[in-house]
Amino acid sequence: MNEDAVLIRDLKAHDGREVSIRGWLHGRRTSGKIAFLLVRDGTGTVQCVVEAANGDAFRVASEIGHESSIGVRGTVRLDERAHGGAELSVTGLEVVQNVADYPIARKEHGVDFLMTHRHLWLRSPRQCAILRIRDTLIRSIQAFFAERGFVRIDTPILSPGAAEGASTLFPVDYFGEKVFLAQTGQLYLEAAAMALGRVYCFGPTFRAEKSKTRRHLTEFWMVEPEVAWAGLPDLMDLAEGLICRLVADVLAGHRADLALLDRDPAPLERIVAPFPRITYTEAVEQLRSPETHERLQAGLEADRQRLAADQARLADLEAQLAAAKKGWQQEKLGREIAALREAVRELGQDLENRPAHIEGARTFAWGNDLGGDEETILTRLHDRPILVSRYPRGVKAFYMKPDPADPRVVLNVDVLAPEGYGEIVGGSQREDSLEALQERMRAEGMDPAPYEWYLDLRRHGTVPHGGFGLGLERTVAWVCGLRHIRETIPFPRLMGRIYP
RNA sequence: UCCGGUGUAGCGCAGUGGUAGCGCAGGUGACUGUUAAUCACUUGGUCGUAGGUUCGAAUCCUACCACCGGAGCCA
Repeated sequence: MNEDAVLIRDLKAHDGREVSIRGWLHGRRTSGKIAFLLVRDGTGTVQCVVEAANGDAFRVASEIGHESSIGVRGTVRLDERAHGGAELSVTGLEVVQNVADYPIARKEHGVDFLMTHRHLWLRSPRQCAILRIRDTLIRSIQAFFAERGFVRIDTPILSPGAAEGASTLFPVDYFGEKVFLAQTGQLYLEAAAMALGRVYCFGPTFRAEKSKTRRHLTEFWMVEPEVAWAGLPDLMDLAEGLICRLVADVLAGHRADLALLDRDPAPLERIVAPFPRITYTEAVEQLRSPETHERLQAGLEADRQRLAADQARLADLEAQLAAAKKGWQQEKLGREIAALREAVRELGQDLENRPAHIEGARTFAWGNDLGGDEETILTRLHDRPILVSRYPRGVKAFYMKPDPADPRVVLNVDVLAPEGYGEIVGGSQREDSLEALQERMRAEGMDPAPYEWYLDLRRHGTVPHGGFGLGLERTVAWVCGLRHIRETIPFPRLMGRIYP
């Protein structure tokens, strides 16, 4: 194939010239005397027109299947009728490999099938859009911290013990010793923060929790800044600034990708500082307040009506299906019906549970951790991420610093994303007093021996400091408006799924 | 771990006790501007597995397996 191949996204600059492209066959339509090949190369998709007069190429064009790897030579022609604005009038066609049995069609597939074919599913436009946005988020994170003088620290993945309870970690045999895959870089990061001031780590992290939900992976990426001389308000500002930056960068560079994902950008455009900041205690008051109760009841009533409307629409679609003649119309309707059925079932289930949630909120007791239901209720009251701070000590980790103004709570902050995406950030100011930390570890029944190095940080120039972790995949899911986290990472690791 | 749901052609689904079906994909043919092209014909099945009930089971019962969703936990 020609060395001077042009990328499809650059084709418009070559109007009227003969060029070569390389790529994969993404779609094909043939007529008696003309064939249309849709070719993608990772930078774009272009329609290539092959006329019957072009004997060899036309014959080849009529034979190759989806995802065949091909080289195409042709003349670029700007054309209103073409999708990307440019077309290629084919003069030569070279088949690197003809594929007859590509398993993924340009249509709906089931989750299990797609997950088993994840290595091929990645080629679909939707998955490519998600991966591009993920890449932008990663770059944006690195730029944000670099601009603020943070030094990136790579913390170890093999870890001698657990930071917060060994039951949720993956054990690994390390020359006969039992060690674990890291679930956070935080403790090591604290050491680095005492060396460099502002640091962050960004890498994979592992949780062996047996969670089978749309929000959980067993292997996911987390960015964790850790800042010396920082108090809780500094951390909240940092998290808020980071999230605004991430959303702004995606909006600036990925309008087309968001459109391809059917992601309404309007909710993202509202993501500007300042975010609402409430304490846990205020959150509990909000949950229990009569105003919230009324709002939730009104929401329940509205959703009940929505359910009735959906059910009516479902019946209407089923009538249309019975009347539909064309096969693909039937299929399209069938798919719409299936989606609507699932939505109706989900909403129905939700509505069944809702009165219990509402009652749970009204009677929520101070001291309990906020669960998914409570988070959902709180985020529904706002259209921006909310920062919830100062949780009860009992539900948080040993290294979090108690609030001097109210020792029942710690100086932590969780950021809850809107639109039901839940917790994307968790962090805290750390306990910087040696005695207080030792006392807390005693109270939790922890053996201090493996943590001596960590305690050393409080013996040799301790300072107020803190940090947080932001989950990359949950952020991708929120920004892209995805229902499930499994599409946010190239090869998701889920409980009970490790292939491919 | 607990609760709920689903397993029928390569894929998406219908079929609730009486001959295994539809659409898409694949194949053959027609068609010079298609955008999920259209039209005609056509290949393709151990109905998740094992047992049971029945004259007869995709359909009913039991167990198991796989997958999905939710809870707990969390990012």
